[in-house]
Amino acid sequence: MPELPDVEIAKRRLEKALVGATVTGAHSEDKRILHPSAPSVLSRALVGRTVQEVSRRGKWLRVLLDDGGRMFSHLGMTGWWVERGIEHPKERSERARIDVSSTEGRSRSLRYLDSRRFGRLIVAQADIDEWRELGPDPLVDGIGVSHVVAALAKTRRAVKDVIMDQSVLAGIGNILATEGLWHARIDPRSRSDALSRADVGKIARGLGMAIRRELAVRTESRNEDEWHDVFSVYGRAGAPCPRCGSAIAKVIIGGRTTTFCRSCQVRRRSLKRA
DNA sequence: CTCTATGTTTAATT
DNA sequence: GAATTAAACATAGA
Repeated sequence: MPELPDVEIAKRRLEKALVGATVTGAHSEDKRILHPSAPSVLSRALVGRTVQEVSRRGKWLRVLLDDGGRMFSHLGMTGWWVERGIEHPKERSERARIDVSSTEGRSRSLRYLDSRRFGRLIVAQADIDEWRELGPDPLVDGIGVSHVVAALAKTRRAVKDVIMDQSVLAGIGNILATEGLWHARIDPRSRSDALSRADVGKIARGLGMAIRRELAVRTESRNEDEWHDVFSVYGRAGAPCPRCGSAIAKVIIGGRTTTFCRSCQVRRRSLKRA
């Protein structure tokens, strides 16, 4: 479930359930997800504390507690937070739970589900490196064209590879990068240092479009079963390009499957002249 | 059985 | 050093 729009939905859900509430129970036995903390650390850090704030940067979530402690959550590939009844039985993919009581005394139970267990739950007293080292978040900070131009100019890697670098832009994953570049009409294999400022402007708008579209799908339908993603090119190799009808091509960039349209996405290859 | 997967890290190689 | 590539992680679904 994890890319910026999914994590944003998770953030809103946690915010609604947790802010102002007091933690009555916290539990996880999954050493892999909690690493490097020991399982006991979760309840010791959370129980009795009141939640002050939930925030998101890129694909990371941060829950701030009233004593300055904090819990970071990364959803990995298949992580997801859901709210369940306090008595709801543990299901197979449940890796952690946090129970809270609101000021009106209402009990809520949040469950962290993660079948593949690539996600993380980290308890710390200060911001962790993974959080501090994130680049600007497209929703929180906006996409600064100058910043992206500078980042792209530093390397000759494929542009898609660079915009997925979390220290350049936080939250862009394989889907958003693929879709955003299609909107921008830029070939994902383009050499990053060959792009003009105008190209970067298009990419910024393309990514914004992809993010808004995904967010809308998740906001407008109440339950998750109704989410049906409509991608233009992601996962659609061989299908006709929705814009020009040519067959969607598939290549591997940075180890990730990448789809694009050879006829309407232009490839920048040589260094532009000043 | 095989192949693929929304992410990240680490080791090996060029 | 920079850059690229492959593998690894663990599980589900087609």
